[in-house]
Amino acid sequence: MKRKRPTIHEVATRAGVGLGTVSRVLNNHKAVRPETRARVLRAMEELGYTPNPHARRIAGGRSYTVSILLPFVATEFYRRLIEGLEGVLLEKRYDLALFPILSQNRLRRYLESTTLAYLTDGLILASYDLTEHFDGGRLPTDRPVVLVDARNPRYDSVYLDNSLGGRLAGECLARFPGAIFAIKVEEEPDRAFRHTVFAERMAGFAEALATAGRPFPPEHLYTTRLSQEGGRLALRYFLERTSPPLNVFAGADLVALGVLEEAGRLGLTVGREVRVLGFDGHPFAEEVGLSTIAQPVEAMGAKAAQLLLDRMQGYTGPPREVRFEPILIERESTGAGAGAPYVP
Amino acid sequence: MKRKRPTIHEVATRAGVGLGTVSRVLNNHKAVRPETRARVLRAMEELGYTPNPHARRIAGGRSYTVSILLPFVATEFYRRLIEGLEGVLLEKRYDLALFPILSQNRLRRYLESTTLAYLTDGLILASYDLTEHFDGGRLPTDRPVVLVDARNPRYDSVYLDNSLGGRLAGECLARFPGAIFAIKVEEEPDRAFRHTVFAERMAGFAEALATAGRPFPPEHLYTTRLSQEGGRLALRYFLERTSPPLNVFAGADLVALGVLEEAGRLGLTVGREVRVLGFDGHPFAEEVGLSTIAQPVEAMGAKAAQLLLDRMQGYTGPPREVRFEPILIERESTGAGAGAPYVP
DNA sequence: CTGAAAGCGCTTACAG
DNA sequence: CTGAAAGCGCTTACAG
Repeated sequence: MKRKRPTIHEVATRAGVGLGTVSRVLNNHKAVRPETRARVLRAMEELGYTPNPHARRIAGGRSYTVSILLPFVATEFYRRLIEGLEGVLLEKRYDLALFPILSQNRLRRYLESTTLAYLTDGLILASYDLTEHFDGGRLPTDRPVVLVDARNPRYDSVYLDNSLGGRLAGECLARFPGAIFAIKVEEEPDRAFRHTVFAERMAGFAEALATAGRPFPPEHLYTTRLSQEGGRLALRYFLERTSPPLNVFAGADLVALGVLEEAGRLGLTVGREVRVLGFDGHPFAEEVGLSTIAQPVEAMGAKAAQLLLDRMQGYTGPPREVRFEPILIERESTGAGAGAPYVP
Repeated sequence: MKRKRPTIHEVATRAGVGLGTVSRVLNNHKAVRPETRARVLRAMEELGYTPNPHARRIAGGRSYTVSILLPFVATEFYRRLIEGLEGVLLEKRYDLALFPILSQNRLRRYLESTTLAYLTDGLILASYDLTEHFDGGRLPTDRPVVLVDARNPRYDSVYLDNSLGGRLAGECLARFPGAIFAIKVEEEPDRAFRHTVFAERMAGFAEALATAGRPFPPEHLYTTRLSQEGGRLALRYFLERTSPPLNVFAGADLVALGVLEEAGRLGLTVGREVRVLGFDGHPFAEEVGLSTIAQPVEAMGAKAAQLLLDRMQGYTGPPREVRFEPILIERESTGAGAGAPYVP
């Protein structure tokens, strides 16, 4: 039934080489003659060999895994981020362990647990700068730490210039006739886990409108939790205050989707009567012709993984900050392109 | 800096016993004299010893971890479920590895990967019955599998009687004057990952209303994605069709929260003008006085873990089905209790 | 470039 | 109830 898995030993025998050599090809060591490597690889193939990660961990004295602490919210953003991280991590034979922060209790428990010490060669913090939860502003770990979608002067950080994104959004919508509205995504109620990206986007947006001399009164800002239905409510709210045409910066693609949905239900022509601009550049934005401020989430993830890998390999320079810039992508929802109106 | 961690060896020396004995107390083996155990425990304490899980895994020939595949949605339900699972798993020194199903591709990749084989002594599938994705209706693994919040005749299953829950909801609201409405939470668009709990709730609900002779026309049903804003939209929709008092079965506590929120904004008295009944019994429901059909999520998780543990310890009986029953909890939102109206 | 050996930190029969 | 030994499947210097 549960047939014993082949080990490095059998591979070595079959390939007619020593254990060490098999291990070397496993680890992409330079010092292996190409033909030897090929022979070993073939033996693995024939045997259906797959390395036992646990043995590797104990022999190597490392866990070969990186943990990521991320908010317990399931969005396309984190899907993409994880994709980007894993891309470079798996290549180096590192696993990625996900730790959604289910509650503050669990966070502490985890960070202070002995599990962490064994499970992790490095730590990635997504979106939250958790350092303020701990004495001295440092996480209770001696492993390298990298922040992504967040910033902290004490750690390597990879982040998007959300303020710039907001300005791009403002400059884009300022070109159009009609009133300008925006939807701000609410922060989490738990003050301990605050992140500021949405506020930064709005600040940049307001700044660009001010520069362009376009009015943006407080009642043109609608606040909602991150949901598609929030976008629907927002558009209704805006339409109580103005008549088409109007322009909406949705603050997040998911919310923008709701604006599109509601516009469709109300029979408004998207791109003309209602112009909608999202933020994120998620794949689904393209599918529905949504204009958006795109952020290179996968690239940010890859970069964060790279910085962490550096540290794990011994790099000890001062904290590095990598800033990514978003770009404006104009599609049908702001009147660009073939102009085919959005049909939900 | 990174001081070497103490091992079982040092513990043995300090306690003046053999390696095997230390291992035995670690594993709660019966065959250890209480005083010996105490001595070993004290040595561990003094040394700050914590076992190295990787060594354990390779020596024991098992991973001592259980994987859970769960939908990539972050809800209180899964938080509670995980809590319940971990409660019993950690006690047996098993870890729980989370695998949110980010995409169908990743699911396949994961299930067919060699990682799974090493990482997992058992598999828990939450909410999705993924068996139909695979040939022969069986997952490509020889490890024990348990479903929770889902059912499949081929595997142990732990589930809630959602239909009964719907009936309880119907019977509750049928007692009140005023029209009766319901909110159905939408299934995921991806047909491959369908689960039917919301449909079952609604079917039970409709059945109970029919039995009670209360009308429930199609236009009294509002469908939305799972979000608080969805509840807000639903209440607006209902109020376009009737005048208070009205009664709303929200299908999920989160959605019910939105109904309460919107009622508050509109100045309606919750519990009198608008009666609201949720489903789930999440902790936050109590905080806001929300009546609800409570499901024992933690207990379901614990039970699933227990079933899996049985299997991992060699139990080979036929698939078992464990059915849990929800209960009605009446609070202010349906007029029970002190009657203090809900204030958001 | 490659092999043989030592060692990683545990668990598990096997004797006593 | 307890100790000493073998072994889990790898990695990593160390020689050649």
